[in-house]
Amino acid sequence: MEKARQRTVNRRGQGTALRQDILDAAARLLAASTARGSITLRAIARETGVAAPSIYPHFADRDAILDAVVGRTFEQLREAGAEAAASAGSGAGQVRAICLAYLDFARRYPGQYRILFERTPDNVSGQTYPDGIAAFDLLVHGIEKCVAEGSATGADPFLDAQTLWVALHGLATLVPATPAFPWRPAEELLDRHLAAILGPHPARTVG
Amino acid sequence: MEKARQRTVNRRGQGTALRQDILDAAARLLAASTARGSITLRAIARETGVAAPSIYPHFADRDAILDAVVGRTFEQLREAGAEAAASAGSGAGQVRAICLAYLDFARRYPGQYRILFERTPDNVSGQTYPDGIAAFDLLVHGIEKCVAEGSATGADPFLDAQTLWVALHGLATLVPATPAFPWRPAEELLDRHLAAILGPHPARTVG
DNA sequence: TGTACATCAGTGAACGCGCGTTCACTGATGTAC
DNA sequence: TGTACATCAGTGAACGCGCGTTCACTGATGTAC
Repeated sequence: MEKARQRTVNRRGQGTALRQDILDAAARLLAASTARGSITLRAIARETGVAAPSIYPHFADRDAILDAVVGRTFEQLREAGAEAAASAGSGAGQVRAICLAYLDFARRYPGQYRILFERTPDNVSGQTYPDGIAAFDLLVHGIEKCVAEGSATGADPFLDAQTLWVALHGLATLVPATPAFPWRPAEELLDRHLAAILGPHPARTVG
Repeated sequence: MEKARQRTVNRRGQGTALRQDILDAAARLLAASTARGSITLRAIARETGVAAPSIYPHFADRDAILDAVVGRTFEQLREAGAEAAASAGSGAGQVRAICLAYLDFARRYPGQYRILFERTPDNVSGQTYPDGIAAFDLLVHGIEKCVAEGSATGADPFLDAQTLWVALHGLATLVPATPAFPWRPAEELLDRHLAAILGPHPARTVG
């Protein structure tokens, strides 16, 4: 029996504080999760340091917790990409920085990254595409910048960005899933994909 | 309560027939599975038309069933790739045919494809890489053939094949996971990746 | 300043469920004599 | 050919477990007067 976390009851009016604690706990569990089914409502409650029914004033059901975590994670992924892009100079440097940030995020938070694409948000079907995938726009803009600078030939940045995203997702998921396979370094594979889109000169020295 | 399948008891000496029935049932469940947790031992037994304990003479535990399904699926994937390659002429045509067969397999059997990379087979760590990933060798050989024919410049077919596999896996998993996203046709994205490896002329008209 | 009361955060016990696994068994099928 | 018996495929009932969710509740905190 694992020791429950210590937690003091919130002051009146601080009800929403528990909501954040719950999301933090779920994120902690995801970060530690090798096992797949471990993100149960009861496990989240335990990790939060609270009785299971205490979840319900804050989330309608178990699924609502995971939806919230997914939303938050997409947001964090976008932020990571935006920061990376901001600290790089040229378009090619930005694109490469975004890609590295993406891979780094997936490597550091494999559990969080995994659930991003596990649950299909049906409620989102009305939009062009989910807000959460706004990180994708960073790629498009970076590639457009390359085109403007003449460092990319691409006539279709949207297609280029899709091509790149597919490769990133493949790298982020296939490589850790096949630990016995003699993979080349992720960076080397990434540069192959970047070269395919931005031209034959990898952006290593840029940015 | 779902109606159990009809099944007649096997003759003596036909004990292994049930083993196959169990694997078939598991595959059927995977094919129909949108829900993730549905591949339980009891569900497999129900689908097989047999009482749950009847599984145990044939498989040590639930995990052993899934391991067997994974092994079988890798085998099928390899066969699909080999057939596709056999019916294509040039090296470039073969590589493209293998890729299309891969994507087709993932599209037709999403449940089976998914579990291929969900469970990390620790018992396999001794090998260079799992037998199951022998399908990968088809790609390597196809690319080597391209090089021999002069239709590819690649100095490193093994790296090229890795790059391609990453893209294939990305296509196979990311696209169906984001149904609201305005994806270009998978074939168009595939040809972008192929062009990056085999040169600027997509192999569409070849083989 | 004191006190009755409303409000709010969070709880403990209980529910029905399906799970993986075990156990002693049943009943049909083949075999020895 | 007949019959007793061993073997084998598969079963039914039961176990303990953790799950998601509900319900009536408790006890501390703030508020009205």
